[in-house]
Parts: sequence; structure tokens; C-alpha cells
Amino acid sequence: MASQADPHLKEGAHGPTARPGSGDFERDVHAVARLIPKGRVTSYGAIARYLGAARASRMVGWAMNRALEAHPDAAAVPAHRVVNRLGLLSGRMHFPTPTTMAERLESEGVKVDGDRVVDFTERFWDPNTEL
DNA sequence: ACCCTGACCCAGG
DNA sequence: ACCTGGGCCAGGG
Repeated sequence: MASQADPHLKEGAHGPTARPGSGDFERDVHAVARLIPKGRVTSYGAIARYLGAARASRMVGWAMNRALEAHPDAAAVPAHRVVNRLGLLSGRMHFPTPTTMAERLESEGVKVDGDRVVDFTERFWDPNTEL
């Protein structure tokens, strides 16, 4: 089954899961997003890089959008924990309300000032180094 | 079948 | 320091 929280992503040495053009990209993005610890955040680019597609950060945002539309509740995929490289909540407009993203983060202990994550550097969780 | 756009990011001028 | 363009994958008109 190799699904849930066990994406043997990274390169396709023996199991090409994130091969470009395979359509598995979205699924892999969701898998990584589910691994983001509560109270931490990561970026589109970090996830893309972890999947071996460093230039596909836009697709990560696209995948988050899809996940959110399918499950507006944060249960399935914690889309609110994915921000841009500057710590800005660039995807806030795609949540039920423009403030939902910030509210969900604050409810996990992540402080948000305006549209930016406070202490972004400390809160940052990089799948490339921590996974 | 072509063209455009997107919750991004980096390099170049 | 600001602006521009290319690249990535997928979906919509």
C-alpha cells in the first residue's frame, strides 16, 4: 500500500514515484504535506525540491488547492502549513474565508502578523533536512 | 489542438 | 534595488 505517511519519494532510484509527467506528483505533494508537524510550516519550494522537482513549486500550490477543495476541513491535508519562501500566507484566499489559514495556524501555536508567519525561520520545517 | 493561467522561485539585466 | 522572463505540471476555454 505504501501510501499514508510513508512516501519513499526522492529520486526514482528503485521506485519512481515523483516522476515528472506521471500524475503522481499531486499525490506525493499531499503525502509530504501530511508529514508537516503541527505547529510548524514549510514552503512550496521545499516540498517541490524534496520531490526532485525543484522548479515545480507552482504545482505544489495547485495540489494544495485541489486538496482543500476536496476537503475544506484541515483533516485530510494541512494546507495551512504551507506558505511561500518568505513566510507569507500566499494561499489564504483559497480557504473558506481569507482569515481561515491564519486562524488554523494560530490555533496550533503559530503566530501570524498580518499575512506573515512570525519566527518563520524557527517554525520552518524542511523535508529535505528533517525527513 | 493551441493558448493561457496558476497558493512559486530563481536567474539575469 | 526593481522589473522581466523562463521553467515546472496540470487543467480550462
